[in-house]
Amino acid sequence: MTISRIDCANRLPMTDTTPALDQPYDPAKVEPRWYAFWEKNGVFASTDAASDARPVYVVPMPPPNVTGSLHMGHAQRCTLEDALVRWHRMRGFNALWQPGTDHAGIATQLVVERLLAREGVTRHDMGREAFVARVWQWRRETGDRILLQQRILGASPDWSRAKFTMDPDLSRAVTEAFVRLYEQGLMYRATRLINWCPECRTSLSDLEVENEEGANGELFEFAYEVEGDAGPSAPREIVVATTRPETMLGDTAVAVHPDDPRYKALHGKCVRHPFVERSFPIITDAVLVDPKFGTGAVKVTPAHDFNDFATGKRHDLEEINILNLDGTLNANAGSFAGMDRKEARRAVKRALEERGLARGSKPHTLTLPRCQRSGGVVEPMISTQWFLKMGSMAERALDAVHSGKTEIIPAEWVKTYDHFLESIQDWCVSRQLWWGHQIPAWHGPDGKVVVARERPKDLGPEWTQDPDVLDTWFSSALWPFSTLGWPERTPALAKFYPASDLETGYDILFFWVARMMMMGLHFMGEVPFRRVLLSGLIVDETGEKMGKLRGNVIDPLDLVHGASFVDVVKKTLPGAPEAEALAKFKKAYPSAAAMGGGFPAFGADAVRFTLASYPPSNKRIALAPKRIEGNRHFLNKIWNATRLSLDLLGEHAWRDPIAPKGFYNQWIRSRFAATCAAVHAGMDAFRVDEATQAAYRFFWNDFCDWYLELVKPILRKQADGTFFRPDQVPETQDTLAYVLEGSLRLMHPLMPFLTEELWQRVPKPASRKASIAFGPYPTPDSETAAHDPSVEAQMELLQAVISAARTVRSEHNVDKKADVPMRVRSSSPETVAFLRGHHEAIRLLVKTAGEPSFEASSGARERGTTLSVVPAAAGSVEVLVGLKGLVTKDEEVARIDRELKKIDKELAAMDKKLSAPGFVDRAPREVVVESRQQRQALVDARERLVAARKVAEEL
RNA sequence: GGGCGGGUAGCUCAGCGGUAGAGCGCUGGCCUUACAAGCCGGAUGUCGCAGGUUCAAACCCUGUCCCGCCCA
Repeated sequence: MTISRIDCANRLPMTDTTPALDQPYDPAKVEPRWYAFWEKNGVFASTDAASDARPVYVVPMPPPNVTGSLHMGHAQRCTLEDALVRWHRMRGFNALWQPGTDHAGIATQLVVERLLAREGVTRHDMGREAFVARVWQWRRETGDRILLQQRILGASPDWSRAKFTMDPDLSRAVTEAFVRLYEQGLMYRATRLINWCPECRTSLSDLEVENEEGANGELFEFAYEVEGDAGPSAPREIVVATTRPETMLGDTAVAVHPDDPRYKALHGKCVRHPFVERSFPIITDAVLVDPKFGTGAVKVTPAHDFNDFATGKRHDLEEINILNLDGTLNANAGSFAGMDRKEARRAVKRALEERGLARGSKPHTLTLPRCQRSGGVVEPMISTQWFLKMGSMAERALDAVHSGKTEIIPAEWVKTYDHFLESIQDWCVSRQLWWGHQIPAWHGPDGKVVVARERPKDLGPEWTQDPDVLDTWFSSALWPFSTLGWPERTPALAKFYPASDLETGYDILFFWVARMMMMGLHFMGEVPFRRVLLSGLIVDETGEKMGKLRGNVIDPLDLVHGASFVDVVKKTLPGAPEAEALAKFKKAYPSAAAMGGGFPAFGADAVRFTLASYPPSNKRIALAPKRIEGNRHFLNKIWNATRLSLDLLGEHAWRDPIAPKGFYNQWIRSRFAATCAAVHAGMDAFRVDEATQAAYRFFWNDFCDWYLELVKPILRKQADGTFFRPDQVPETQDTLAYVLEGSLRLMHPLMPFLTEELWQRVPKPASRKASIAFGPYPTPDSETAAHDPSVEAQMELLQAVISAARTVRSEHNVDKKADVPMRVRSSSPETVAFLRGHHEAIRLLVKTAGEPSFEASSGARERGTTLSVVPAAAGSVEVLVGLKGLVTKDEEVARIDRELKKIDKELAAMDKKLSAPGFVDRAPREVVVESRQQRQALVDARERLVAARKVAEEL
C-alpha cells in the first residue's frame, strides 16, 4: 500500500532501523527504539548556566530506595512527573527533573543481612567495616536497577545530575546540616522513652511505627498485695488489668482515680512486688485512670509505656528498664532475666498463678505498635538518642503553606499537613544501624560530647565517634538542595532552588514532604518547592492494598512487556502452591482474570496513559487491567489514524496553514483549539486526568470518527484518478497535516514513544527539531484564533441529522449495503440551506440512494418513508428515510412511539421547570430564554412526530 | 476519640448548582480497502438515606448509615 512509499520519503531520520507502519500497532517494536535516541539528542538535559534565559521548571524526583524494584507507585510517579516535565520542556522551559536513589537505611541493612544469613554469617561476625563494605558492593551491583527500569517507562530526568544520598557530596551536606543544627541548639541528645524495634535493634521515629488495630489479645488481671494495715474494712489487695503482663516486672506504682470510692482507703498505701524486692505506692491520677475501665486500678510501668512514662514524670516515679536491646529481659527482671519477651509473658502469668495472685483473663482487642520495616512489635524503651527540635521549624513550615508560598494540591491535604505539624513531637533522628550517615559526634571521658564536621585533631584516642547513624529521612529531607551542591553556593543551587513542583504519594506527606519543607526553610530560607502535588495510592482492582502476603502485587514491567499469570504469581507469592496463588491473584483482578492466561504486552505508553487518567483526588486507585487494555486500543487508533492520514496526504509537503475556509476544516481546527485549552488547563492544575480525557475524546470522537471520515472523499482520488473536489484539496491537506502533527505533540507528554514514532513520519515544518520532545507545544494561545463556537454548534446539528438517519436505518435493520432515499426538511430556511451545503457528507455517512433532498417543512410525505425529528430551536429538522418494503407499519409506529416517549419525558421536565413558581422571575435571563427555546424545539418536534405517527399506515 | 476521603449504569470511575456521563461489560447490525484492538446503532441509574437552602440540587448545608485511610 501507499504507506511503504511514504516510509521511503526523507521525513524519517532512522530509515534503516525503523520498521514499516505495520498493522496492528506493536509497542514492543516501537518503544525500545526511542530511549537511546532521546539520550543521544540531549532531550533530557537541563542547564544551570546563568546565561540561559529560559524560565526554569524543576521537579525533584522522590528518590526510590536502592533496595527497590519498580512497583506501581514508582510507575505512577514516573508517569505524572514525566508528563509534567515533558510538557514544560516542550513549552520552552529549562526543565530539571532531578533523579537519584535513597540509601534506605533499615530496608537496605535488612536486605543485606538476609543475604548474609543464607551464607550463615551475621553482620556481627563480620564487624562494622566489613559489613558496610559489603553493603556498598551490593549497592554497586543492584542499586541502579530501578533507574534502568524507569527508562523502560520513558522517564526523562536529567540523568547527568543523578545522585545517591550516600554520595560524598550529599554526605557532606548531611554532616553540615547536623552540625549547624547542633550549633543552633536544635539538635540535642537526650534520654527519653522512645520506640524500639528489638528485631531491627534500633530506635524508630513515631512515624515509623504502624499501629495494627484490632489485634487479638487478652486482658489479664492480677493482684498486688497491699502492705501494712489500712483498717479492717480496707482491701488487702488491689487488682490491676494489663495486656502486657511481663511489664509488671518494671512496675513502680499502681494508680487509681482520686474520686473512686472503692480505693479511697488505699490512697498513699504501698503494694509489694511479688517477684522482685520492691514495694511501691498506690497513687491517684485522674489523667491516666479511667475508673470505668477494667478494675479502675492501673499498673504503672514508666519505662515501657508512653502514658505511664508521663504519669511517672508527674509523680516522680522510678523508671525501671527491664529489657535488653534484643527484646530479652535484663537483670532488673530478677529470675526472669534472659528470657525473650514472649517467653517472659507466659512465665510471669504462670508465676502469678502459682502465687495465687492471678485473677483471670478475658479476650481483648488492642492496638499493637509494629515496626514499619520488620513488622516486629515495637517496645517503648528508655534510651539516649539524638533529637531534632521541631517546634519553630514546624511553625515556619505551617506558615509557608498558609501564606501561599507553597501550595498543596489537592487542597484537602492542607488540614492533614496542619494537624501533623501542629502536634509534632521532636524527631528522634539517631538509628542504631551500621548503614547510613554516621553521626558526626565524638564521645570522650565523663560523658563529654563534641560535634564537628570532622574528627577534631586534638581529640585523644579515648574519644570515639558516635556509632549511630541518622534516620534515612534526615538525608531525604535535604534532597531539594543537597542534590544541587549545598552547602556550596553552586550555579545549580542558584538556578534550581526552589523547585517548582514536588509530586509524590500522600503516604509520605509527613515522612518526606513536611520535613523537606522544614529543612528547606531552615537552611535555604526559602520553601523547597512552590507546589506539592499529591496523588493517590494504587491498590488492586477490589480496593485492597497491594502486598506480598495478599499476592496481589503487579510489577509494572509485566504490564509493559506482558507476562503469564503463572509468572506473575511466582513473583508475588513465591513458594505458595501455584493454583492457590493464581486464585488469589485473579480474585484481586477480576478484569484481568477475563484476559485468559496472562497480560498481553500493553506497552509503556498504554500503562502511562492509564495511570495518568486517574484524578489525584482519588485516594485509592483501583488498578483495572481492562482499562489499560482500552487505552492500548486508543494507541492503536492513533497508529491507524496516522497511517490513513499519511495515505491521504500522499507526498504532501508541509505548508503553514492559513485560516481555513472549508467548514470541516474550520470545525476540526476549532475542536483542536478547544482541546488544547482543556489539556492546558488540566496539566496546569495537576488534573492530568482531565488532559488525558480531553485528548482521548478529541482524537477518537472528533478527529477519527468525523473529520477523517468527512475528509476521505475529498482527499481520496476517484477511480478515474481525479479528485472529487480539487479546489478543496490543498486546504484540507494543510489542515489534516496541521491537526495530526499538532495532536501528536499535544499527546506526547502522555505517550512519548508512540507519538515520537509517528511524528517522525508526518509532514511538519522545517523548523522542527530532531525530536518531538523539543516541542513546541500546542498552547491555547497558539490555537485560540481557530476557536469558533458557532461552527461547532452547526456541526453538532449536522452530526445529529446524520445520526438520526443512521439510527432509523439501524433500528429497522436495513442492510448495511443498501442505499436509502433520504429527505431533509426544516421550517428554517437557514437550516435547510446549511444542511443542503453538506449533502455530500450526508450522502456518504448515511449512505443514501442518490442525493438527499432538502426542502421546507410540509405536512405531506411520500409513501414508504419513515420520519425522525432532530429538535432545534430555529426549527426542528425532519429526517425522512425511504424504507418502502423494508419496514412494517407496526415497526414504524413502535419506533415513533419510542421517540415520542423520550421527547415527552424531556418536555415534562422542561414544563415543570418553566412553570415552577419563581423560575421566570428569579432565574437568570439567559437560562429562561434558553429553556424556552428548548421547550419550543421539543414541542415542535413532538408535533411532527405525532403527525408522522398518523400517517405511518401509509408504509 | 479526632481528622480526611468515598458511597453515581453490572464493574472501574468522571461530573460538584441549570434536562445524568466515559471506559469496560451487555446487546442488535456490519469482515464498509486506517483500524474487528474496529465501525454504525441500542438498553441500563428514585446519583447511600432523611431533612434543609434555592426559581432550580448528584452537586451547597445539617443529620444519619455504611466503606476506606490517617492521627491519638
